[in-house]
Amino acid sequence: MKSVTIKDIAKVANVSYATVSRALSGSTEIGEETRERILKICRDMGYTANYVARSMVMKETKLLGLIVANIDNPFMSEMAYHIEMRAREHGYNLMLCNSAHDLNLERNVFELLVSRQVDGIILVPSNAESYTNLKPLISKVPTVFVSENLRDLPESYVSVDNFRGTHIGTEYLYSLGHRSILYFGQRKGSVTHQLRAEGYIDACKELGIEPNLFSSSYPLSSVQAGSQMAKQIFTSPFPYTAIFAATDSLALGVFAAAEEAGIRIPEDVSLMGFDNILYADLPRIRLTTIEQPKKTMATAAVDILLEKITDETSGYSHRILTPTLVVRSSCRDIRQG
Amino acid sequence: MKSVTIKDIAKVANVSYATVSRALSGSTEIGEETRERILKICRDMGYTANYVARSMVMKETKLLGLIVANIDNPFMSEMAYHIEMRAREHGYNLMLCNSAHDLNLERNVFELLVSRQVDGIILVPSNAESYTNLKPLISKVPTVFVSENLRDLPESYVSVDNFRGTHIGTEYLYSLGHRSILYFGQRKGSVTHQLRAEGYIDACKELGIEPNLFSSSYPLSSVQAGSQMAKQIFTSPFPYTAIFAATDSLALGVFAAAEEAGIRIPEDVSLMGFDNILYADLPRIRLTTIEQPKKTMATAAVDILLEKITDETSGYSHRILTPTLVVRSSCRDIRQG
DNA sequence: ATTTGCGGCGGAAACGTTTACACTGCAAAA
DNA sequence: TTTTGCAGTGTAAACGTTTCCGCCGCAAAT
Repeated sequence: MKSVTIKDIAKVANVSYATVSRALSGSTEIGEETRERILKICRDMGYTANYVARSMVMKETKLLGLIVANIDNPFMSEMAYHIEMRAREHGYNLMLCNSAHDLNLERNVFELLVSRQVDGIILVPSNAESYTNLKPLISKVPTVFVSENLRDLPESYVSVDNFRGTHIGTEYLYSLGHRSILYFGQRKGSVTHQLRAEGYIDACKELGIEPNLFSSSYPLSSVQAGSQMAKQIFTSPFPYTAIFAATDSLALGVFAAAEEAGIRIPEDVSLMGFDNILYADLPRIRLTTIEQPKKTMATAAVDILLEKITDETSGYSHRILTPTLVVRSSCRDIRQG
Repeated sequence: MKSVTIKDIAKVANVSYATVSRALSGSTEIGEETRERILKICRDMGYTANYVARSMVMKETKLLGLIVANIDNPFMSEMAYHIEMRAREHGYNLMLCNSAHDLNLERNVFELLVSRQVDGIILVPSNAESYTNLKPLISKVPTVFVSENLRDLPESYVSVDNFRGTHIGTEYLYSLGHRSILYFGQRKGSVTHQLRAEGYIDACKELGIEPNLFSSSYPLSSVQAGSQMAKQIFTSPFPYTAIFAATDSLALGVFAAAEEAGIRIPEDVSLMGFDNILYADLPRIRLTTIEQPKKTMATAAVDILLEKITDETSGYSHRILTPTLVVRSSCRDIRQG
């Protein structure tokens, strides 16, 4: 398992190991013939560079940390895919950590990552408290938050214009003839959810219809939470023609409850989601929803992070992307004629 | 950004930095009072250990590489979740790489990971050629393959008993009264798919019914592939009462095609999948399928890998896990009475 | 009183790189 | 001819650890 090092190469090539290093790094101050000769020897001996040693002296690891609640969440995994691809384009690798929605674990893995000397960290917050939870740590390493709006906190983040998203969504529902739209939200604390709720309310006001918020006792925006809320609605005849779920996961829960209650979507109620996770486009689901531009968010996140890493003076950036409506078939046009 | 090192601590504590190292590593050959004193100073000065430096001297990084085709695939991301959690339990972190179904990229990231000095690599093969593609490299670092059966190749892998899985599945279909079961498979090359097809055929023989294989021209086992196959079937009246899809993704494609063709599942045809990906349990999908025990596979993979790492003489292991039937509602009982 | 043993600690090497600095020769400029 | 310059190469320090080895002093054994 003993691997061949620069010194071994140097010995064989009869040069100092500084010269070998220069040959490998593409330095100009080396003779063309010696470079060729050394590179050939490297190939012949099966030399592979040791990144750890390089990191040691360069004081950079070309490693980025990615902390997500759980990678098997479709939103997280889609983000992770694009983040990893983008990072690697720039010569960085990714260390993946799940925080499992546990604030202590989140802190632990964050500390672990700084011990690992990662050059920067991308964090998809476990929940609303993540920022305060990590505040003492984020000074130790460049960090960018993804998807959670930190409002005007002095930290970099990229998120979607949540207010605008629900605004667009309820406008669309309105355009389809819906006048009584129920909103399934999330318990307070998350400014993302706060903003989504506000966008919905604002749109209702503008359109002259009555906003109607509903929220669950579940801490997370899960299928179960959506199901729970929907069940309460579905027990008795209800005066709503549409439900706007604050996330696709909640919408999935509505689907489930509707299935049980024998309520048809979109024939009996229209349903709109938010996020456009992979699940939303599945056959039989075909959820009309508001898309978070995940690929753009991902690349923006690594670009911002890389800038913070290379330029100490770069301060912080807030990047808020525009959501778009993606129409599928969970919303019905109920206008007369 | 200059962080405090062991030497800084040593200076303050008036000891050699060897002593500081001993205090931190829990060595016994150090006085209890000095240890306490040093640890206190570390806390006060905000010392964080440098894993890179440690890796350098210890000749181990406590890093595992994970190569998947694409992490946003639900099967991959579920595996990744459990792999990361298990690895971290044992003090290892994970470097994540997507190979994007590209053999060249797969080789590149593999080489990258050995450059990074990872202690081992877990590989969820991009496709059937992965093994031969990486053969020259896998001698450089302990590697275990996941989910792809390598038959009796001298490399460690963990997979599911694919033959048994389809066997169980067709038996179940038979028990529901189905006598004409169509199998949607995958183009050749993958021994996993080979074994699944064989299990189906064998079960048919045993049960005295006619096996009927169908496969698509798509290289990957995708929703599109399933859709394509199903469309061909659905154009004309067909004599099958059930379709057994070799993967849940293919089954999803069948759902899509059925939707378009106005064919109801399970009323008109029963549908069975394989893998039990997260999608399968979604409302409106509720796919009856064969479960790959993903968490068990994940933990087994890292356990085997860790053994290979710590014990050079451990050889290789083949771990084949038992699949189980998970009944949901895509298969109908068509027996009389 | 002398030896032996050992707990506690310091010194220094080692891990595999990169790079600042010094040095050598040789060609061009004086 | 002497100086200057520069391309090409070697030397050595540095990055932050761990650990082997040795030293010191004190207690127990002889």
